[in-house]
Amino acid sequence: MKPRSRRGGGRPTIADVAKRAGVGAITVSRALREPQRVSEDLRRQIAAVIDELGYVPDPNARALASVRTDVIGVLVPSLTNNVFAEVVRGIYDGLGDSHLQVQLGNTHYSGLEEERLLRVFLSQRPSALVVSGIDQTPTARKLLEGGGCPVVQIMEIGPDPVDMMIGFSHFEGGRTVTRHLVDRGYRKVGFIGARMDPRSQRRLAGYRAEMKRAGLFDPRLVTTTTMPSSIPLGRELLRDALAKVPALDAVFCNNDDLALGVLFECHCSAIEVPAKMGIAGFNDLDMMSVAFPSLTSVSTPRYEIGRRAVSMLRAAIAGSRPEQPVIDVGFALKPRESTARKI
Amino acid sequence: MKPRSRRGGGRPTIADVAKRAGVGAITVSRALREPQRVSEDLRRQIAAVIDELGYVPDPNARALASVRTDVIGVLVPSLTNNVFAEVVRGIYDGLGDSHLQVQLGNTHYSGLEEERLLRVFLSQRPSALVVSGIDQTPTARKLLEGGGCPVVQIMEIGPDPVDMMIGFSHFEGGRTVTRHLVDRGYRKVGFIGARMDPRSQRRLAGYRAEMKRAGLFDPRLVTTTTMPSSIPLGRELLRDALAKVPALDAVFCNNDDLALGVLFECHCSAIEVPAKMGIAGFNDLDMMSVAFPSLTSVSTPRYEIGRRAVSMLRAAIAGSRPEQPVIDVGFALKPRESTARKI
DNA sequence: GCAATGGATGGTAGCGCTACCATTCATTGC
DNA sequence: GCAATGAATGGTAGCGCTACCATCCATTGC
Repeated sequence: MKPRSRRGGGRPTIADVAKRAGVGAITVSRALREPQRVSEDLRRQIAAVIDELGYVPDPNARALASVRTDVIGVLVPSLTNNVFAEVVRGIYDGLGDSHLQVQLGNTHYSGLEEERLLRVFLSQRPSALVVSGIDQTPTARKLLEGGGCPVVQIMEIGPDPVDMMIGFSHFEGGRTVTRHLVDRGYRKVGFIGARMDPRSQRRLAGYRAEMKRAGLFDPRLVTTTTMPSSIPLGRELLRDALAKVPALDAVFCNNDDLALGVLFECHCSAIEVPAKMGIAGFNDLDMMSVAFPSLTSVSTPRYEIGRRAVSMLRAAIAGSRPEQPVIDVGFALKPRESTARKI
Repeated sequence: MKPRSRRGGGRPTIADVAKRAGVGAITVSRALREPQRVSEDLRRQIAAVIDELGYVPDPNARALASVRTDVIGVLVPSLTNNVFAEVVRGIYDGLGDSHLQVQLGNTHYSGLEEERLLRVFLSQRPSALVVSGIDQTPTARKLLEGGGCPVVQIMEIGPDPVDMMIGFSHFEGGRTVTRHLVDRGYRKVGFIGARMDPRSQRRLAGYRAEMKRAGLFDPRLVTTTTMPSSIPLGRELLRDALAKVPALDAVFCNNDDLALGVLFECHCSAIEVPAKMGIAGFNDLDMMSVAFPSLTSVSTPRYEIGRRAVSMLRAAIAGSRPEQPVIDVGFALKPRESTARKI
């Protein structure tokens, strides 16, 4: 007539461990969470019983009884996108031997979905949150500010952090690539962009600023779509761009997938790269350096962003505010054959 | 002197809602979970109060009080890998309007890590589990069998399912590609593989079987590494393969990234494709059809696997065992220019 | 020798929710 | 008219854990 058999599935509980070890439940709890507060004798003894019984603490009971869980919530706009896959990898590696768990959420580039997930995550009282970008909806921002846990916004930096930030300026990134193309003597430099999320928009803004500065801007040089980015789409968009501006002599692609598609389209249409067409991408995925010809891109420290975001959060959880809440990790232009036109 | 202020952060609870609505807590609980058991009047009234107070149920308390949570645990060996990214997308889409949550776990192709995550997941009493492949460790298998929830093994099919399975035969996939290459008149057909997880091994076994059948097998034609797959690695491995067997006239690449790397290496070394070198990949990522020349591959229904795995689980959660616990979704060879040698 | 100190340990009372078992009250059948 | 029925609702007692506040006891200082 054990009452436990009714629910709970009969797994051993902390009380079982305590009884068997001849100690109070709270001591077992402490042995698990703050070992230094329990004498070594007891600690060893408790460990043996835990092992013998196969006891696993129930995270739900733990969460209910405590103010915080060991979960850090991570919201990214996409998991299919290589860029965020790398960020997530950095995040996992950044956890190291901490007991933190990651809870991933995919917002699908939707502010509303981000709000929804934020509510779900916050209802679990996470230790910390990672969100992508700096364009949260006002509601989402309010949720973050009232969440009572450290927050890092990643990928971008801006003037008004919710809490902490780590990323780089996409505007400057776009500007740098564009300047590189102009410096190489390309004149009809197009912009090709897919998805056009806020970061893409800012890269486009950088492109526009630089083209205007050079006196080369023409709105017909810009070809964008809200469709998700892909290699096939790169081919299509180049065809579209050439249909509008046949004299096009270079393209800055919003990301590397598009750039590769553009390269294939050039191969297929026998457009010489870099002589007749300069190509530059963004992010510097590993394929860029091995493509033929190799493709110019902008290397962005995605993995590092993930890793450092977690270490900022771990520090914040431990109670130390960083003296520098906004970190610019920068980016690096990687000029390669695809823009190496003889001047 | 509210005791709640001590912990819990002062969020409204089900008791607050109940009091305000002038009903019992349990009725609020029912209104949320089994609306048809509460009269419409009360339901409406309760909904209004919930809205007014901004009440969000605490999933931890829910989990503690019930036998099961609404979480389905998903274990994949990699998130960076395009293939699993698509599966995960299918899984999310398969959820539809159910209230199920996904908890993702990344095993990094490690059986031990899979065991660890399985323990973490099971400690939360999930509604169902998705695991990748059919090569769980004996311990992992025991955990799955004793987990007391429906389980789907995805990506592969085999003779002895833990519960349900959906996937296809990688052995047959490897065999089919190899036969295609042999049929096109290639004779020194190499195999290039990275990572060499169990599924890659079975594709290799299919290759080997077919090459032996054709009387063409030579162990020196096989070039593998345990390093993770990537496009640059494809270039390297082709160089290695050519160093061993200069007469190599085709390669079956374990996956599409390698195939693309091989294509670039051919471009770079001016090896004509498909005349001097046939190239085939595996999975048919969207870049394959738009590469130049377009690349032969084997299309695998990754998205569909994710989607259908979830619908099998939803059915199982609802109590209906499928009459067909093992589903072979098959695959489809996509012959393209990279193997279109004139015979 | 004895109070003051501080580290180790334990008891109690929830955390917010739901399973289980009442209870209530209108409806039905005879 | 009255017991039997069943739908709607509520009360109580946990789920397994930890925060909070004792309590205990060895050590220290005078």
